[in-house]
This record gives sequence, C-alpha cells and structure tokens, in this order.
Amino acid sequence: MKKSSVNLMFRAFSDRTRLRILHLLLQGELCVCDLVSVTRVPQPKASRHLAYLRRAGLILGRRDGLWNYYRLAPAKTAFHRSLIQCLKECFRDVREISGDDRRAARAGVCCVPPKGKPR
Amino acid sequence: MKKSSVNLMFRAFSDRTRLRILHLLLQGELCVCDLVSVTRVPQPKASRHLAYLRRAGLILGRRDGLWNYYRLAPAKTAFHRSLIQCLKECFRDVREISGDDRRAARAGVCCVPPKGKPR
DNA sequence: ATACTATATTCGCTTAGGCGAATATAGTCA
DNA sequence: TGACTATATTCGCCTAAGCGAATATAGTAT
Repeated sequence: MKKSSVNLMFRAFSDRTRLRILHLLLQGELCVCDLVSVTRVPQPKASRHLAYLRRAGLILGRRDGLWNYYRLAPAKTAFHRSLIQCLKECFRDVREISGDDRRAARAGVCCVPPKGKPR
Repeated sequence: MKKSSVNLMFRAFSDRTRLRILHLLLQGELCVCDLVSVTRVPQPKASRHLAYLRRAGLILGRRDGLWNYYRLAPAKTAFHRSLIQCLKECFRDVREISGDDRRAARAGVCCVPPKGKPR
C-alpha cells in the first residue's frame, strides 16, 4: 500500500456520486450502463468517477466485449474493511442512495444491447 | 444530521494532518499546544484544521483559561462509529502517526505555562 | 495600562478536483 | 468497409481547499 493511499481512499468516499456508485457495487458487479441508468448521472461523469475509484484501488474493472463491469476491490487491510463497513452504514444519511437502491431493485433496467447482454 | 455531513466527514478524514490530529485525540482530550508540539505542525495550520474538524462535527472544543482543549465528538450514528473504527486502524498505513504516538507517549511535552498547566 | 501566552483568522497564492460539453476510442455487426 | 454502441478522455471553466506569512483576538500576569 503506497504511502498516501489512506488519504486517497477517504477522499474517494468524500463525493456523493462516488459514494452512490460504491454503495451500488456492494450488491455485486455492475456494468457502466447499469450504473448510469440507476443513478441517472451523465455517462462521462460516471466514467470519470469510476476512473477515480480505480486509481484509488477501490474497484476493479473487467471488460467483456462492449461492456465494462466494475466490482468492489477485495479489502486486503483492516482499514479497507472498516471503510467498507462505513459504506454499508452511510446509506441512512445519503438521500440519493435509497432511490438508487429502489431503481436497482427493479431488475435489469439498463440498455438493451444488440445481442442481449450476458447476464 | 444535515444532508451533506457524510461527505463532509469523509472529506475531513482525507487530509493527513487532520488524520494525525484525530488519531491523537483517540487517546483523550488534548490542548492545541500539545497537538502542535507532538505533530510539529505550525500552530496556525493546526488551528485551521481544528476549525475544519469542528465544523464537520468530529471534535468538540472547550476553553479553560488560556488553553483550548479538543476531544473527539461522541459518535451518535452507526456511520460515525464506523468512521472512528477506520481511524483506529489507519495508523498502520499513515507513516507520521507512529511518530506522533511516540512523541505523545513522552508525557507532557508541551508548553510550560506561567502558572503550570492544569493537568 | 503593558507585556506575554495561546489560539484563531485573514490574505494572497497555488493546486486539486468538480462539472458539462465535446470528442476519442474500442468493440460489434452488417 | 461503415454504422452503431459502450465507455473513456479532453477541454475550459469554476470552486474548494491546502499552504505560509502576517495579523488579530483573548486571557493572564505584573
């Protein structure tokens, strides 16, 4: 773990959009278009924040054809695990998160791809 | 809890100096001059960060004569408690913190006041 | 009063980082 | 090849926020 990653990780959590994305990823892997359609955030903005989270070591990406799937990086330190615990608890206090959860629960809302997305 | 305080609190943790101050306060109430002498941070800088932490609801101040004592604010939410847990665990990853702890352990290092500080 | 101590605030500067809009890249399909 | 889809990056702008230096405030002592 490089010397400033604690700061980076806290900073990563200090933005509402990133918090929403991270919270959604608690339920598992999601592709960018799912994140975009659930959060109703402009796609470039979502990509920007995803890049930030990737750099901070908080998420991992995987490309499958046209889609990029992201998931939470496994926590390798006690600190990282505690941070994830914060994530699980902050939903009460971040208004948008409950709306996200509701929309996410309404199943595969997203884009209908040319060939059908491999679920 | 106002709507943006989760962000504010995470942001408060995203600065090394504030992290060091918060970590020191885990061991109890300290006055500004103690914090300054232990962290070796310029006094105005320490005061600035203390003001930030006060605004974020993370610390409480108390004035006693010439001295201002600060302590961690009691956590009133599960989220806040988890955040404090992060604080307890991040010392492994923030280099300066171990030095702070060592210096803090060397007892009442600080200023020798006119009349002797009420310990 | 003056002098001194502890702490806080302001100023001017610089960088990080958020945003929307536009554009680039990469993979797929016909 | 060209058209289309999903995603990423760049650009220009603006605000947040860090810093050192200087200064202000408040309490104490004489």
